[in-house]
Amino acid sequence: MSRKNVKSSIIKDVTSRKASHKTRSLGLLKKTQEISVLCDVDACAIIYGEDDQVPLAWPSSEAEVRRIINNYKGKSQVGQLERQLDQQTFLKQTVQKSEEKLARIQVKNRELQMENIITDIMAGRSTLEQVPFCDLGYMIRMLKERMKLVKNRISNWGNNINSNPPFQNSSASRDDNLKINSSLFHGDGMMEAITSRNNHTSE
Amino acid sequence: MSRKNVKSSIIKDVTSRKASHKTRSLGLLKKTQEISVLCDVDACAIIYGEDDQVPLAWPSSEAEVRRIINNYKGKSQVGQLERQLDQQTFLKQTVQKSEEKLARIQVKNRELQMENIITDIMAGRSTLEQVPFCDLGYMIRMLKERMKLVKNRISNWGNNINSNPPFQNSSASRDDNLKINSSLFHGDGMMEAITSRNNHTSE
DNA sequence: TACGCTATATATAATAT
DNA sequence: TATATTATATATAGCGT
Repeated sequence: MSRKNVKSSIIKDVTSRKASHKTRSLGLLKKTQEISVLCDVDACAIIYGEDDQVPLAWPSSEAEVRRIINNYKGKSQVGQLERQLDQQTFLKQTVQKSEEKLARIQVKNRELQMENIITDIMAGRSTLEQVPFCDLGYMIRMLKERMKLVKNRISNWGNNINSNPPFQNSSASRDDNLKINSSLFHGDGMMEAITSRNNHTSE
Repeated sequence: MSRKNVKSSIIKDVTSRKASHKTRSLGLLKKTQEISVLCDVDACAIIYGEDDQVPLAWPSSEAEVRRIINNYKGKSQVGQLERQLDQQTFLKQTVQKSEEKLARIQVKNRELQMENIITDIMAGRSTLEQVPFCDLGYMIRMLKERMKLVKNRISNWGNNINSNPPFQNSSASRDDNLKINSSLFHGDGMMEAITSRNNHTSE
């Protein structure tokens, strides 16, 4: 159960190399996501496998990857600034805007889906087996974060006996622990994408 | 000298954020290099700063980044389509597809939001007063549909005495009534928006 | 602002199942 | 071969200089 150090050259053993590739790929994508979220910047990573037809990449939306890459190419080329607003450029901008919005909404959508799925699982309406494999990683991370929050709350309660207990029948306190993402979702500009329909739907 | 955990949203403090960005950028580039060397695969990462003209990237040679990126685009279906169609036609189609997809996802997003809100209200975590006025119409219709389904279930039960009663303590059956939309949501192609890493955005 | 230090969180190689 | 479980290496937040 030890762990050697040293990282200088190709791992010769094929099995180990593949295992390492898998683990590190996930780690790298996670790190990419993290820096992007924490520091609020564009970031992307592309990782090939020895045989994979399609490489792993983050962001998972290819449109988003293309947006970032194009930005990179644009910024790293000399004298690209004098583009004129001809038809093509206009269309490109439209594409980009659409894709940006799409990517943002996809992320929100994904979070909402996870929220619902987790709620269902907790209520026994669904089981983990029904969660698409590709979503498990993301979901597990969400759950781990929640566990942390719950644990923090419990330990804080131990240290600070005056405050409310971490769990009680009052829904307010408990739900702060379990539904943190939900409150985030419902709070801010979540409704932005939808409100265009209101005029027609009012009854 | 402690170190907080939690990595879920933007670091608000500007100084910390920049520090984190710097450290993590180096870390990410290092990880990128490592996986590339250890596992003998192509990999690249591009990280922007809030203001940087030229983003950080690995490999450091821009030509190499280009090579890897082009390879990525070449392997993707979108990249192949891009070559077949002339630029403008492609862009127009992309705009249209993006917007169609956007619209579809917005609808789904809305449904998911309503789902969450209704769940919260039923669980006493929220009240109707907190629902944005403009959403009430939509929500009322959703609820009416559920009522219909519940009523159907009740009358069917009357006609067909052998089947299960419409309400009982077994959570499975009861939840079928109350969470019909949920099961619809989670069932079919809900995840399509996310799996695009594998099959690309084309449908 | 940038750099160094240290405690802690995280990633991951080795191993077991 | 895949997945789970450690033990350890590595990354990095918070703080001081």
